[in-house]
Amino acid sequence: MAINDEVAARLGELVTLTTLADGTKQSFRVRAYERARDAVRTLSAPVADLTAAELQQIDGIGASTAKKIREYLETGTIAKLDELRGRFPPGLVEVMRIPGMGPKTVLLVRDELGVASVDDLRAAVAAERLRDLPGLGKRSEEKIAVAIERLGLHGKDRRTPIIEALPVADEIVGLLSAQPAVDRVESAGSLRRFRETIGDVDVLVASGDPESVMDAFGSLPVASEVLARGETKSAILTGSGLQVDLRVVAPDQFGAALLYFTGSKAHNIELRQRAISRGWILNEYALTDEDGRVLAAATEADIYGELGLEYVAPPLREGVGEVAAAAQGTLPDLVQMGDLHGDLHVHSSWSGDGRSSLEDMVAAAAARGLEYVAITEHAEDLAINGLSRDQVREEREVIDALRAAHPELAILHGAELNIGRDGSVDYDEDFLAGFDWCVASVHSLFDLPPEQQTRRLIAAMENPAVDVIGHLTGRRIGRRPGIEFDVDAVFAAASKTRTALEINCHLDRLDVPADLLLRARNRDDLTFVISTDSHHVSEYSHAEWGVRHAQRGWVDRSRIANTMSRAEFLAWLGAKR
DNA sequence: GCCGTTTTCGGCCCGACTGTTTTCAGTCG
Repeated sequence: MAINDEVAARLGELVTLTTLADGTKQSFRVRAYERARDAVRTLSAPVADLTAAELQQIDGIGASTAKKIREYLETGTIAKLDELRGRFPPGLVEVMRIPGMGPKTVLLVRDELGVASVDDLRAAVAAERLRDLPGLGKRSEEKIAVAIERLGLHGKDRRTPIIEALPVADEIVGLLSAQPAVDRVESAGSLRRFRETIGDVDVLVASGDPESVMDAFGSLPVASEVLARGETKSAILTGSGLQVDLRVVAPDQFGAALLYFTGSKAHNIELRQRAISRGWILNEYALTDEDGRVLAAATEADIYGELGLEYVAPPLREGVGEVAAAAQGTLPDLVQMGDLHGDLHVHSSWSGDGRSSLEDMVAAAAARGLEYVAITEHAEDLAINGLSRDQVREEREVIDALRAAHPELAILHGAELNIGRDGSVDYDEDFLAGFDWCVASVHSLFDLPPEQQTRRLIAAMENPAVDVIGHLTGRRIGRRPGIEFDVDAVFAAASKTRTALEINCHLDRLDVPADLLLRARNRDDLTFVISTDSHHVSEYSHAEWGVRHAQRGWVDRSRIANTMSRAEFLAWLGAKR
């Protein structure tokens, strides 16, 4: 939501500037602002609706930050922020983006060399003036020089879309698992939490021979450069500029290490605080008691159990209330792959961009054990890919024949309609009535003002033929932002019109986005469907991504329509239509 | 700056790697 993102951005500025003011990221004030920023970012209500007292009720926001938020909402500015901006101008803040340039070093080069921008620093490096500063040397100067030239290409704040990072991680995991010294290997970090973008790839290995694992890691074909190499920890850069961190632990410590390396940082801190409150210590090696005895280490489940918590699935580990929920036994009932009994958004080569035949798509659905599938070709308004009315009638006859050949599968003849500027869709009312299931999606006009997008989406949902809105925002992760609209109004309309919201499984969509799913986490009045939007038989397996994304959004199984059995689903659809 | 089934004051997660040190500071996750 726009206003929450805006406030979170101001709090994020306070994080950066306070890091400089305090000289460390570890300062309690910095961490407090970080918590407040994350709390606002994941808030389910618009922050503008809350009084200072209500803001203080939010975990991580105290009197001081609540006051600053109200100050910003009422005056458009925060005095404290303005003061810090005056002390640390944007050019200097930019210097902190360079890997290796932390607050201490930034202030050192400012005070000693008058550096106030990245350009200044580049010049100072060229003049070899850094090497004589206390704590720095020739080697540091060279590393900073390299880092400056890489800035923008892969600075420490660059994030990689999951669709790019996942194959790299899979390749590395595959190659390492073939190493004889490797007992076990798994990717961790934000990739395991299934974040939409990844900072770097984290890989964890269990081995009794760390040195040979490090050797193998450094000489992987994807490694274009070794950034760091220690006894248990190394980092490489791939040719595409993605950083991969490797950690090696003993096999009996794998659970503790996986927990630590998966994060998030906020989740880890909460777990470690919980350990401390019992007089224990949790680190990446084990959970130990006051006498140093190991209470749990081998598996994550053991550690959660010892801490009195339900197991928390990785996609939930963001420090947004999951630890408290795990303590109270109120974690969401998460959907699993085995729960999905149908796929309600599937194309075949009848659509211009479909790549498998209708017959193959149907056979593949049956082979996967699906109980129902909706064939939803593009509709006529999508000029290149859409079907004319004659083609729709023609395909319907083919589908009728396929039904006879696949009695185990309920085949719905559907369509993916295009939502026009005013919310209208393809075809007329009578023709639409011939479909069993209609997805309606935005495929155009992504830049309309939010009020128009809101009206457009609501108008489409009010159309009785529309069963579900496809890929709600239309975003392509890392490539195209989604459309902007009034989320609460759209959710309310979805509830009122009983229109489902699709969770699109494609890795560059994952749409509805997780932050919007989180905003809806207490809305039992909304129905979702997890759909692959397959254009090829191989894409049914993308359901796994949608499941993990739904988990990340705290969407419980009961709110997902395609967890219903065939009979339940058809009854539900009949009652709805 | 936040927070309280030990606390409204006094704590706040924990450890690895690098480069510069000769026992540690800075950075990172």
